[in-house]
Amino acid sequence: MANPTIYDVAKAAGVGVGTVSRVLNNSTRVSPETQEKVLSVIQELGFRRSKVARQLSTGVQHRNIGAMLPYITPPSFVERLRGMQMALSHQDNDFNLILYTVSEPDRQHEQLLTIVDQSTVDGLLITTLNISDEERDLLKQAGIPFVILSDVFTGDTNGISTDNVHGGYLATQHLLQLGHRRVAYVGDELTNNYGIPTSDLRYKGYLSALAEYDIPVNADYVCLGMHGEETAHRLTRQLLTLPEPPTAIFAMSDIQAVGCIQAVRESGLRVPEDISVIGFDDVQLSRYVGLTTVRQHLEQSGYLGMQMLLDMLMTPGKVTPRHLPPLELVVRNTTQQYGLA
Amino acid sequence: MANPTIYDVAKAAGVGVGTVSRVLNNSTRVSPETQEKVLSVIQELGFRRSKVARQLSTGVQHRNIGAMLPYITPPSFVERLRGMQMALSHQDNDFNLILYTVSEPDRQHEQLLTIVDQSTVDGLLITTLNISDEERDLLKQAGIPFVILSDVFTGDTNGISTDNVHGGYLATQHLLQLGHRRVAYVGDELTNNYGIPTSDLRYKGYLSALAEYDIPVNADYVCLGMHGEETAHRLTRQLLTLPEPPTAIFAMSDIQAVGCIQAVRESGLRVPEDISVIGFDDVQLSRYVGLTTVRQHLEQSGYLGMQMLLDMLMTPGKVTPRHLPPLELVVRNTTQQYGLA
DNA sequence: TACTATTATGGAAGCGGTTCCACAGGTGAT
DNA sequence: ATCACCTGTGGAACCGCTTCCATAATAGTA
Repeated sequence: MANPTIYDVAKAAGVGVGTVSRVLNNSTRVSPETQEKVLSVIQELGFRRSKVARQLSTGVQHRNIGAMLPYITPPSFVERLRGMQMALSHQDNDFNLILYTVSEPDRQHEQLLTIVDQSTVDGLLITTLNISDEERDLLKQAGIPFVILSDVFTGDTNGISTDNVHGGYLATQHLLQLGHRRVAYVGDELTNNYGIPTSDLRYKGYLSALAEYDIPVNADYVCLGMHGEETAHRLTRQLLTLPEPPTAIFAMSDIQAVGCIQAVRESGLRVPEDISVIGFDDVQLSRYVGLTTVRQHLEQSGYLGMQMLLDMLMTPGKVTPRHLPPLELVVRNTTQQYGLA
Repeated sequence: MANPTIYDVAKAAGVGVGTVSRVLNNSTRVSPETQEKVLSVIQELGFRRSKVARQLSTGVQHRNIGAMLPYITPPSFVERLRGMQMALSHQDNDFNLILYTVSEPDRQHEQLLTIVDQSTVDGLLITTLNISDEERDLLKQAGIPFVILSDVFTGDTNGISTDNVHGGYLATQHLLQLGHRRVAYVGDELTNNYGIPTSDLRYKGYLSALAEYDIPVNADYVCLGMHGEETAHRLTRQLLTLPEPPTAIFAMSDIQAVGCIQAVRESGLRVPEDISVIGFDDVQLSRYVGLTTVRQHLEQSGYLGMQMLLDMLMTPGKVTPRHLPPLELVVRNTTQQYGLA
């Protein structure tokens, strides 16, 4: 039998459905023999009670919040996730947090459709993913409130965004203020697979800082590749072989910055004495390694996003907008005045 | 009205439930006027259709897997989580992954009860939490298969465990082999709040290695405190003020090892020239900072655990046991021969 | 012995949707 | 005028469980 129900069990055991249900909830007064028999039939038929039917009939309220992220590899997503989790546990209404990792950009739409179709979640938190107008409408239609944690300022009232251009500017300006003039940019392809323009935005900030200091852009100093430490490592090695290598590097993420630092050290140079390196994000790791970086309050963005979503779920229509603290330069030990060494 | 149903909507709109349902599924042939009216009533009543009722009647299979973890702060949990996620996405049956963070040890039992009561999940992955026999029975009774990723070898067939004693031995032995004789242990309280004896076990390994080399245990060299980088930092400072400070430190986790290294460097000493430091776990961070450590294949343990659970869910009764590769010493740049500097 | 509690059990009703079937009313072809 | 065929709609049946009520059988009490 495909999926036996309690009726099947009841029939096979020669008892009524009520009795089977009582056995299942190992509740009041069922005679030992009956219980025995029912249990054995359950075993035999491989019966498993339906979660939904049970929930419907008991009337449990059982709300799910979905968190969609591109992938959980980079620490920045983990930090946001942690923030979400915290916000959730601070209000102790029991929402479940369901994790959706969009492993491939192409599947994003499909995943979203499934979520809506099967009405899996009551609310959705979308992190750093491009979401089309069509998809927005889909969610609205289905009555699923959502909050977007974005890398671009979207003007959405239901969103929290980071000003990446400004962040890129801050990082670069810091290096320029220290007297560096040969400043490289190491980042992702300007628009990656997911259509997330984070690198592009931070790069724009880099450009505007250079412009402010009247420094022409040197194409050799702009190194793009896949996200990750290894790529950054490789790109940095290339930078160092230039006839006139940079004296400072702005890496668009802390992870990449770490890759840069390793490459610099491996080639016998010192950080920050010979080359300054600044990252972006301020993930946990950065504190550990003493990396100078731009803090974007990742954990807090997850926290606030979740709070907004909870608002929307608890009292539909009313959302208190939340704001992230401004980006912040965090100076540690990987940048230093030019020419000091 | 507390929770309006489609019947309420139907009555208020003066139509039949079928029509309301059709509107909700914006489906075939409903006259524009009717649709309009129904939608406005829905709006007015604040109607939201029940997820469960819908699922029951459409018969969607909608399976959830829960992952219970102590907290998501330490990277080691994140790595396991990533492994789980990967295993899940490799088989594309659509299971949802629900995250349960046990924020306080006391609440663990309560959370487990809720999960069982509300039959939220179809399977459970329990990471590094002590689970009582009573709780095991509870899950068995409820027919919820579970897999335990444990720090202790439990003999469970449905578990994956790490041999922490051996790991502690490996780490310490490595330092001893390098000629160190004054070797400190920096770790958590031997049994922490959650009743997880990880520190205790690794400490036992430490002891057995010392015994093998006939080195008496120096109580001053055993420093315990709360998990985390800061505590390790503080403990290490204390170690360095000893009349005869250690020449090598075994920190029970990579995070703590990083704290140790910072403290050493801040006090003007070098790692590994003056003091060797070895960690435990081999989280991502460790590769970045070049930490010598004991690799315990965290990501893979999450991966294998999830595979086992999926086995149990797909074909009840049949579980292919999975085994973790043995613990592995990973030598990087934070340990060195004693006296070489 | 007659009457009341108590215990074990069967089964109908209900949870809130979806879907199928029946049917009314209108259209167009014969 | 008759018939076949759409279109829009109402409502019963159903999804698989829990729970309450009714009832039979047994035990306890005066």
